[in-house]
Amino acid sequence: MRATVTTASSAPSSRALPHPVCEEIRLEGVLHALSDPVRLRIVRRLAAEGVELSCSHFDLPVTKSTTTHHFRVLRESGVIRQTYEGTAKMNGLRRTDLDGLFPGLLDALLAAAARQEARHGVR
Amino acid sequence: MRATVTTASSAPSSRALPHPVCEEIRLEGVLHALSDPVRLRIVRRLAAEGVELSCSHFDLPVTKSTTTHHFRVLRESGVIRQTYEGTAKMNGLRRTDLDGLFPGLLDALLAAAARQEARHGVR
DNA sequence: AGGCTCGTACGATAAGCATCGTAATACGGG
DNA sequence: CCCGTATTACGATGCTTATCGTACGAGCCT
Repeated sequence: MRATVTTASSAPSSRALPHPVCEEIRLEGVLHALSDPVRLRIVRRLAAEGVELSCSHFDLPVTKSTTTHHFRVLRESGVIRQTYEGTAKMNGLRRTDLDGLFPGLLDALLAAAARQEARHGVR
Repeated sequence: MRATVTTASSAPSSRALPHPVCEEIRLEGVLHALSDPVRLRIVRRLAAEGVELSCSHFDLPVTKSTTTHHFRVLRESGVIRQTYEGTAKMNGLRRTDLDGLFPGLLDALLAAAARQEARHGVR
């Protein structure tokens, strides 16, 4: 017997994705999330595009399982927001929240990443 | 008062402390180093004091062994510079180097840390 | 309905890391 | 020359994490 998912007109799907509220976002967690090259790459791409992207739009050097893991770390640390949209899962940077919590931090991090890439070239 | 300074130019002792040069400092490494609460605390203290401090001037909730470990991580990631001065080991923030590599990043990180402490500390 | 695509859950594994205690080393002073 | 202080080195341990493969569930399309 399956759980009759009550009318649920607000949420398009029954799948719940827990996100930390702003007060729960920890700087250490954000830094740890961004200290992984794969995750930093994801965040840079999200920031560059400026829109929500589905997981499959990223060309990452890891398997799908690992990709799921990295997106979850980013979501649980408060860096991105994930929402289901049909079969796709959309990912958006929590820019407003992060800027409110740590003004200027995200921009400084993105600028630093861009600078490092410019210095070392794309490898 | 400097007493019995050893031979001025070369290393004062056989103890070598390898530091990364600027080009070797990686953003991911810096973020990883600062994602540990103990290390973030060390860096904040160094930034606040603005001068070099010996390891024993820090009151950290870990043993000496662990303290040594954290200082080494900070040094190897390029965040601090360590030099021997007699029996003491002095630690200084590599502010100039970091500002040159990633302008604004260190200040943004320190501001973010201060903001988080203000939020969670004084009510 | 049946298949297709996207993403998840669940193990499993191997590496990394924060932590500690103890023994050892370097340096300065009596 | 020995002693005390400051710090490291080494070895151990338990936890976290990055990675994978495979099997499963959820929604779209014909």
